[in-house]
Amino acid sequence: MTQLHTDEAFTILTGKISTAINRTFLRAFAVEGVDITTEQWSILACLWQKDKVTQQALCTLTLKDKPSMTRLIDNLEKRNLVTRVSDHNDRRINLIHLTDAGTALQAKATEIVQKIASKTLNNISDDELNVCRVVLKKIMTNLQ
Amino acid sequence: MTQLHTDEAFTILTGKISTAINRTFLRAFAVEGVDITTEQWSILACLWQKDKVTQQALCTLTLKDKPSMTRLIDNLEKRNLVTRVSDHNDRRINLIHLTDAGTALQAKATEIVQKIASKTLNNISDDELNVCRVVLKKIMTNLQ
DNA sequence: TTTGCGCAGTTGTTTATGCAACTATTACTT
DNA sequence: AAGTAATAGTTGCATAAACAACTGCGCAAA
Repeated sequence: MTQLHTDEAFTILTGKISTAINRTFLRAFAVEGVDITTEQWSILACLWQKDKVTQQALCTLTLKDKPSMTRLIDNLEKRNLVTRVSDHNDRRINLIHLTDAGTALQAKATEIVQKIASKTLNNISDDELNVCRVVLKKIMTNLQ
Repeated sequence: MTQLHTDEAFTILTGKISTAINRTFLRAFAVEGVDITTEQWSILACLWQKDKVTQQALCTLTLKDKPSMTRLIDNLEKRNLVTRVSDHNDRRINLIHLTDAGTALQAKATEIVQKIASKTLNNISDDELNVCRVVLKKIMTNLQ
């Protein structure tokens, strides 16, 4: 079994990268006048693909727990980007609907994300990236 | 420039992996009766390598900002794992000292971390891991 | 020497995660 | 039908990150 070197322990395992990515996202959104966080964007990105889904569905898609989702939806509602709509057939369920403002955000946010992605992946070949993607997927599987 | 696929946007860029790793660490530490978080461990790991350093030095090593460090040290002090010692030559400076309890934690925590690392990196070859490490370092550089 | 700049660290506010415990509603089971 | 289990979502508490604004101390230039 491969032993971790120190640099791996501090780059892969402690989440420096995701913190750095989060910071980059936050700043880029702020600079462009888009007042959302990385996490809020990840929820909106799900809804832009498929709207009017349950909070539980969003939990599964984003691997977050229910309390986290409750609060993320709270914050998205505060910003008037989504609304909770109670399901008529099953009153336990909230369906999360994009508002017009939430829908309108897609183009600009996607553009910003693509710009960050380009900067982030600069100087990395497709082959390298593919290997990295495979490794990260294996890690996700190993962690579940 | 490589365009991001959706799975990349949600695995690499949103930090699912680091969240999952964090969760795994927390649970493993809790199961073994070690009452620290992943972030607290990352500070202790620095101190196990070199003790009695400034908060600013720890910020640089862990890429955290000063307020984050203040609170992390607060929490480590609460658990009696480190103490703040004011420098005699420059009273602006706190030197962070490991307590006996903080020092004693190294063996067990390191063992747990190695166990998680082994599980996490299962089925991943050295070659794959090396490519991944290079990519992640490039990403860190691109983000700075 | 005093003014002002810079550095080390702290505090406040908002957002987010983890876990446990809770309510409300629906489905199962006997 | 009654009671129990499962599901959807919420709330409470501790930890952590980002940024701005702040205190306190050291140092250097006028």
